[in-house]
Amino acid sequence: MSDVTVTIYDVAREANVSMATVSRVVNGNPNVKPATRKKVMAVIERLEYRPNAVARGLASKKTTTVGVIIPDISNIFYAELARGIEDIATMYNYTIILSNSDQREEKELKLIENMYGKQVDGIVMMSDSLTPAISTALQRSSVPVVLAGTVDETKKIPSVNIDYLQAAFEAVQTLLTNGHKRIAFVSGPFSSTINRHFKLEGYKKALTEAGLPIDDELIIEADDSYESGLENSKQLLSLTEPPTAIFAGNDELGIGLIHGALDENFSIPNDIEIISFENSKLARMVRPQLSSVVVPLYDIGAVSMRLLTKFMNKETIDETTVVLPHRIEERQSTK
Amino acid sequence: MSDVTVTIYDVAREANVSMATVSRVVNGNPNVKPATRKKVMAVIERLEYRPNAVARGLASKKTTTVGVIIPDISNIFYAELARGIEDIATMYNYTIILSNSDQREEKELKLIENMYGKQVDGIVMMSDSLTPAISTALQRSSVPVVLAGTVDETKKIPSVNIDYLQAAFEAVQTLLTNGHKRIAFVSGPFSSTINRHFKLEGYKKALTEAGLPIDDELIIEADDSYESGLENSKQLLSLTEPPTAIFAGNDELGIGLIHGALDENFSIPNDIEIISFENSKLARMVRPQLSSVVVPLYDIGAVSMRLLTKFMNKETIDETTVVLPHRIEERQSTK
DNA sequence: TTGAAAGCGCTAACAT
DNA sequence: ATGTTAGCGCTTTCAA
Repeated sequence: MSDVTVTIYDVAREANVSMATVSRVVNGNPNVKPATRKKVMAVIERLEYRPNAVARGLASKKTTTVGVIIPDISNIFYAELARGIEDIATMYNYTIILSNSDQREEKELKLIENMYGKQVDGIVMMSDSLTPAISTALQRSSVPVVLAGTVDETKKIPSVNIDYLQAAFEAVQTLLTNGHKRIAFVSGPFSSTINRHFKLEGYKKALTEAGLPIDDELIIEADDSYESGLENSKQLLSLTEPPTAIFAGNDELGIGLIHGALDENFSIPNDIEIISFENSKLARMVRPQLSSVVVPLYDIGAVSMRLLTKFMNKETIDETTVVLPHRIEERQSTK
Repeated sequence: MSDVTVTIYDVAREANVSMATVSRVVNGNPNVKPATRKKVMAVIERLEYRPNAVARGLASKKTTTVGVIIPDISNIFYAELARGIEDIATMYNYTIILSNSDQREEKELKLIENMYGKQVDGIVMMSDSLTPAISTALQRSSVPVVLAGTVDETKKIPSVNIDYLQAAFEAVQTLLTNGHKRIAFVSGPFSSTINRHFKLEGYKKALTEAGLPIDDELIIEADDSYESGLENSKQLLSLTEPPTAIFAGNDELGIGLIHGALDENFSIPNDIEIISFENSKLARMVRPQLSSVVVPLYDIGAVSMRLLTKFMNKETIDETTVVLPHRIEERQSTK
């Protein structure tokens, strides 16, 4: 357990060069004679010298670290985003600081402050809804910020998303095309911007364009859980005039809805058609398999991080509000 | 976008005290006259001074940052562990650096090196199998390391786990108790220490103690996926002498097994009983619901991090190889 | 209770 | 191509 720290100075001394030269070698600066480089490398090897990133960060004012704020890493939706973020970060030699916010403004604020304190070079933020305070904090940031799968309605902060409204519209249209007149929307919390302002609006738009009325009885604000889908399924189907199709806000809800309908002896997709929004691997892990709007979670994360690297490199950026394509994957819960 | 960095020196000047005093105030050192503290605090507030953690890290040789190496954050099993780790880290004011290893030794080694470079105060490592090289690298570490849900058979590295062998033994015993004579084991990859040395051995032990033969035909090395469960289910059930019960290495496999059996018109649990190992929320999201060994993932993560904080504080530690309790949750896939 | 000053290990002008 | 030298912003003796 060798606990003596070998510094750049030790290497310089042993190699009979200056610290600057060692620094150049370590950082791949071309202005070093090959022979010198070789000599220095040998000493680095021998002494097992490893650069101290903290010292480097202090001197260079770059930490090659980015902060990632995520509502909940144990949520499959965000975990998938995080994976995309991390992969690209690694590719560009950035390290990630990851913190869960539990979607609490106070905690988000604290995390942002903390990350500034740690001198991150940039931040990727995920949140169901950006409060004014958070939005302000982010805009004041001295380092670039990118929102991943998170909407800033003012469009002042760079972000990567899909067109949720259009995607929801298409999902409901799919149901409409199959002849349904009573289509329910079981949503995650409306405290989420995407749920309230996009999925719900897309749903309404599709119905309206089809000349159908908006029936509040068919719009349900649930939480994001399987159990919630289960309960709401049973409740919806016990209505005097039950829906014949349901648009689910996410996969867990969708699966709950399926099982709930099955429990009540409805047949899917014959009696009830269901389409969800997410397309995590869960969609395939249920019988009948769940039709779903494909949200490219990994890609949203990856593209966000890529965009952030561009900002950190001060590259010129054409579009700061990126909209990725989506599609609908029809499986067995729709005809 | 105020980009002027306020330093401890600025605060000192404005407050007419020395940097040392400001440092004391910031770090809650009691040796400061209340009046002075108040004065300094006011200036900190006014200038919006935020300590630079990088400079602090360089000076104090502590970064209050811990490295977390995880095979894959988008895997629900590890995501749950990570959540436990992160929560406790936050509680003790540590920040987390998170990296995915994809279970590749070369990448694991690189990540370990990189984390040392970033001067982490400790490391939480997760891995399906600790290669000798990794084990060596970890034991040489100048900072404490704790393994979370990861077995070091030499017991030289502190770790937090459950008794996987005993848990597997009990799972198979449950099946045995229900009268089964032909019980299959569909496992995740045997490259994983836990699968090969504990779940498999527990399975064998239970059969052997019951006076039953070990039939290689009934031991299947699958991968960890749902699809794999699906395929292997069909294959097992088409055997001349098919099993009447299956022990699944994890929930995804278990669900695949259930659906595969259902597809072949077997009834569960009447024709086939299935019990899995993990008990993620997936176990409840399938019909029939999956009976499973409860692995306290969140707790394993949380306890690992707690243990690490003790090491980092140089507290005396009674037990470095922690074994958490497990239990079996019987649902509808067993009688 | 407070201050002065020496680093922590490295980068980045600036010289040579 | 290489060396010299000032910091980066903070903590931490050591004195007072």
